[in-house]
Formats: sequence, C-alpha cells, structure tokens
Amino acid sequence: MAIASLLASPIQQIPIPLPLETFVPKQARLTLKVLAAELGLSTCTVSRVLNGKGQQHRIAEETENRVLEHARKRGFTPNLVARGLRMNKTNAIGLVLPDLSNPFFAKVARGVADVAHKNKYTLEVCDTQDSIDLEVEALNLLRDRQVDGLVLCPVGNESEHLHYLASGSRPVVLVDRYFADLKLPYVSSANIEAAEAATLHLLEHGHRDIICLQGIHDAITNVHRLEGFRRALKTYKISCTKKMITGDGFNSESGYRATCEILEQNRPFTALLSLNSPIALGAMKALSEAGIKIPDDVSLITFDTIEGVEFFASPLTTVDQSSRKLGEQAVTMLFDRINHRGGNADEHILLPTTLTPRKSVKQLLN
Amino acid sequence: MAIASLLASPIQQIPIPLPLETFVPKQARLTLKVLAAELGLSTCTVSRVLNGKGQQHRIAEETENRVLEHARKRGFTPNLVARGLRMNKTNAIGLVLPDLSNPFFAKVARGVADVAHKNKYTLEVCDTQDSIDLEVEALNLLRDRQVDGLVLCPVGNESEHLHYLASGSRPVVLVDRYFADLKLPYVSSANIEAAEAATLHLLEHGHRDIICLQGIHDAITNVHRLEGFRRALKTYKISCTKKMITGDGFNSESGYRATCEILEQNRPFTALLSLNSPIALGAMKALSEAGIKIPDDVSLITFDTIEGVEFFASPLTTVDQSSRKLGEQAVTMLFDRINHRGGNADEHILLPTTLTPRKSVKQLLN
DNA sequence: TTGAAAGCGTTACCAG
DNA sequence: CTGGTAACGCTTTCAA
Repeated sequence: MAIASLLASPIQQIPIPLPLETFVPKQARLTLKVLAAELGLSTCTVSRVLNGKGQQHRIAEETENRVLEHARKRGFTPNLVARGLRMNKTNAIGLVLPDLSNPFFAKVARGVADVAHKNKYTLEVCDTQDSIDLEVEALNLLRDRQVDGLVLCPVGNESEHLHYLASGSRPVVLVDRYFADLKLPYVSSANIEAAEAATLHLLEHGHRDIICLQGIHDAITNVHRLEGFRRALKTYKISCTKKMITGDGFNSESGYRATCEILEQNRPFTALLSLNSPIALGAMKALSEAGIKIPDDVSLITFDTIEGVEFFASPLTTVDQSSRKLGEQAVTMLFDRINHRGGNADEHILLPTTLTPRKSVKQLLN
Repeated sequence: MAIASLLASPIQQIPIPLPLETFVPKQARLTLKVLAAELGLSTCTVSRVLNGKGQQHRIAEETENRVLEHARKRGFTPNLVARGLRMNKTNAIGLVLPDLSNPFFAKVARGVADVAHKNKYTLEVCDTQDSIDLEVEALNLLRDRQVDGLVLCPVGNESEHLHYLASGSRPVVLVDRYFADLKLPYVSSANIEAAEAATLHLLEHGHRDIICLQGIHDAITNVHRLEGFRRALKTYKISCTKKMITGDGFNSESGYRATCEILEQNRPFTALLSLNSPIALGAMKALSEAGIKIPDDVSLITFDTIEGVEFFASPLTTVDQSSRKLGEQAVTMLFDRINHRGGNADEHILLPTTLTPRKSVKQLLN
C-alpha cells in the first residue's frame, strides 16, 4: 500500500538508509598510517621523524617540521603495544612482592617506581599475598607479558621454582630476600651486622636473657639476623640455646603468639629482639595484655621502623633498613642489565642499616 | 708473510669462520607458528584449542589432545603483547596514585591489586609523587600503553587536565579524591559525616575551641571534611571562623608548620582535628617540642589510622576509612565498565567510616 | 573438522 | 632524502 502511493508520486524521494558505519564512520584510530596518508608521506618517514631519527636518515628539515606540526595538531600518540611487539621490548618491568600494604614493601615499591619512571619504564606490580603459588603465577604472567626485566622479593623458603630465572633471557634482580644457592643478583641489607649490633646494644645494657622473635625460619634475612644474634651472644660468651629463639612468621600474629607462649612458659627474659615491625607490634600486644611494661619489665628492639614510633609510650629502639633505597638500588641494577651495562649474577649488594636508640631498652644494673 | 707461508703448503686447510648465527642457531622463539608446524596443523587450529574454543569449532577430540599435550611438553606460553595488539585489549589496568609509600594509598593499591588479580588482569602502577605534571604524564603513558581502564587517585585541586577522560574510550574510576564537576564515577569515603562525627565527639567532650588542620584546600576530601566540621559546630551554635582552620597540605610538614604557627600566635584551642595521619604526626611533633601533652593540654582526633596507634603514649582517637575496600570497590566498578556490565558516570559510592575512641580526647568539665 | 590469509600498529631492511 | 615491504605473534573471518 505504502509502496503504491509512493509510486504514484514519482517526484517524492525515498531515503535509502545508509549502512550504519556510514553514519557513524568507524572513527579510524589515529595511526601512523593515516597520519602518513594525510601528509602524503610513507609511514616509515613519519615513524622516523617521530622517533627523532630525522637527522640520522637525512630527512628534509621541511618534511620533518611538517610531520611534527601535523602530528601535534592531530594529537597523535604511538601505540606502545604495537611498538613492543615489533621491537621485542616493552619498556615495562615487573615488580613482584609479598604485600603492598606492608609499609616496608610499600617503600621498596616506591623506590622502584621512582627509578623506573626516571628511566621511562612502566611498572607492572604483582602482590603475591605471601603465597608461593601466587608468586609462581605472577612470574609466569609477567613473562608472558614480555616485561624487559623483573624485581622480585620472593616469599617463603623454597627457591626451587626460581632457579629457571637464572638462565632466562630477561634479567631478574632480587630484593630483600634471596637465596644463597640461587644464581641471581640481589640487594638486601647487612642483616648479620644489623642483628649483631642490635643484640650488642642489649648486651651492653646489661641484658643476658634475650629472646629473639623470628620470622620465616629459612628466609635468608631471618637466617642472617639469627646469625648476627648468635655472634653477639658469643662475644659475651653466652651460648645460644633453642629456647632463645621463637616465632614462625614475619607478621604480627606470629609475634603475638610467640610472646604469649614464652610468657605462659615462664621463660626468663629481660629483652626481646624482634626481626621485623609487625612481629614487634604483635609482641607489644601480648605484653600489654599481660600487664608487662616496656622498658621497665622488658626491653625491646625491633627491625624496621614504624611511623610515629617516637610517640609510643615507650618509643622503640629500632634497626632501620633503607627500604626505599633497597628498591632504588635493585631496579638500578636491573637497568644495568637490561641496557647491557654489565652486571653479573654475583653482584650482591648489602646496604647498611642504622640503629636508632630510643626508650625501649632499659639499662640493667648488675 | 703469513699468507705466503699458507700458500706454500696447499694441503693445510684454512678454517673458514662460519657466521656466528650458524654456531648459535638463533633459537627460534616458541610461537604458535612453530608449534603448529611441529604438529602439522595450522596456527589457527592450535590457537583455537589453546583458547578453549575447541568445542565451539568442533575440532576433533584427538587433534585437541595432541595439541594440548604437545604445547605442554614444549612449554608453550602465548605472547600477551601480540594478543593485546590483535584483540585491542591488553588485560591490563592502570593505577595512578600520589604516593605509594603512604600507608593509606598502599592499602588502596593492595585492594586494587587483589581484585585485579582475581579478574586475571595485570596492574600498571604509576606514582605521581603528588605532582600534577607527573599525573598528566602517567595518564598519557598508560593511554599509550593501551590499558583497558584506569583507577585514578588525582592529586591537586585542578581537574582541567582530567575532563577529557570522561569522553575517552576507556573507562576511568576515581578513588578517594574526585571533582564535583568531573563526569566520572568515583568511590570515596563519607567524609562529611565522618568529620561531623569526629567534631561532635570533641564537642560532646566539652571542647569549644577546636582547630582543624586541613590538607589541600580544594581537594574534595578536604572540602567535605571541612563541611562536616562546620556542620557539627553549627549544631552547637558555634560559628566557624577562619582562625579555626589552618594548614595547606596532606603531609606532616604542613601539620607541623600549622601547629607551630597557632602555637606562636597563641590562638586559644583545646582540641585539634587533623584531616589525615601525616598531618597528625606533624602536629604531634610540634606539640611535643612545645612541651604540650595530649590529651592533658590538647585533645586530638585524626583521620586515618596509624600502625600501632594503640601503643602511643596517648593512643589517638581516629576516624578510619576502609582504605583497602576503597581500592577493591573502585576496581570492581572499573571492571563493570570494562565488561559492559553497565555503570554510568553518575555512580558515586561513599563508604562509611568508623570513629575509634582511644585516649587522645580529654573530657572537659565546664 | 580444518586451513589460508588478512590484519592489529609499529619499525627496519634494502632500494632507489 | 624517501618509500615499499616484510616482519613481530596472535586472532578471526571466510572458505573449503
């Protein structure tokens, strides 16, 4: 019917619906190709100019200016994924660490991020939540994403799953924790000396019954800190018994539990050495619940500082690592390798630590 | 000479050095193509099987198993950069925030990281170091890297450089700080109510001379917290004068300076409301230097908690945000958009906060 | 049930 | 001084 009436009036025009893409022209993404077309040049010329290789290829200054100007006007930006594929280089590095919400690691991350940025690199971060499975997963993911290198702070005490990294094609640098049998460069703190100094500090203040609250048993940082602990004791001719070491994790729960236990068991002690700050916080909780005062009843030194420790009822004496610097150093070493500025698997850097005496260590008279 | 002697003994064989790559065959990367060749199949078949589209394309079960088995044996892993280019989807999201080493943001980051991981996404993190220039740079970088979406915690009080994000093709969700005139979804805390509750807490304890230590003036979180402050005062029929608000940054320096100033000027006050924890720490430093005790001489409430506040000489009463949840919520909203599960620019979520009374607020008798 | 071939946006080799 | 063309490793039509 409608058609009939239309046919009856041949003058009337029937609008022919255009295919949708004609209405909404599929807004071609602004690529090198369209840029080149608009300029009447080839993509490679445009590419060269935009990458500052104009001189190198003796491109006419006028052409160069035209390209630059037009690219600016059109707001062209290169697709870094395409570039990454082509160049087999993504300009991204991976950072794998156990817990971003732990201030120590957060500061390491900040250090890594800053240096990465200075080197025009992007940072792909994976939080492994203290799980070795997630760590493996993260490592695989970042490999598949073709990152140019990796800063890794491994969790746990197994290095089995890491050995292949040593022979991999992309450089890896460990930070904080590492493994002696692993052929990878690392940067960490001088933990032996740090623990030794801390323990000596206690000993010099007359403490003889010291208990060390440790973290993960086989973690190298833990092993080293224990060694420093023993060394100091030895200097004072004290033999280090099993009873003087307790705890099983770098978290506050472990610190809390361990402290509760030694309290229940009535083990004699006048001082605690805590191997990181969450442990110390846990210990303090246990002590305060038991009505035990720091430093009057028990002295305490801990690794790693805590924001605002100076305002604690008993400001803690701490052994501070340069957390930020650890990150900076690690990623600097990584870039050395990425850019083939040397660096081998035996490059091991240990940053110095600082003992900051506050008010948590009592001078015993004896 | 050497040549002459060589010519003299024609029997002697002169080893012709092979080009290096003949010695070390350029170990072809294990790609779909070589995998397919090894199997005597086409790349697309292999691709389909490996992407679990075997059923969909009715690929013979036997073929499928052969592919799977062989891929496993050869340890094939896909190049995600290539896939990203092809699919125009990188499975990466960007996270832009002012300072990773600030525990609040670190926890937000942790929240984002966890949810991103659950969704099989990688996180590209940029620390803007509280600089608007770095923020712009980060935004551009992540755009060029073709991230599928962005969680942004903007710095500063200008939103000029962010408006274009609203009309961009990739979704963006703001977290913590946002701008009223910016058409972007956000998740933040119920700051007005939080500040109101905190101020009321002080008022109920008899405080009438309260000074608010603020952060960045025009930051929305700051504006809202001030509004809550004023609301509470109004309830008590107190007019809020300029003298009751001071400070100019969300950092400890600002808190320290501001507190020193009001002390020097002898402005009367019995309580401080600090708008974040670094500010509070700065204020405490100033107070302690002046020999002023909390809560005896001055009461203090601060936004955001501090690790171990409970062990402070005067454990601080705090207004706590669910920092981790902020991150989780933001990135959840982001994924809704990335996956086209709806979500519009007007989706604004404000998470509730908690007031935790400790010992830093004195009950005044009057 | 499988394959050929195009194409994502770059860069780089080799010509001219 | 500039351009054609072939990759990079993958996915996806379309065809068989």
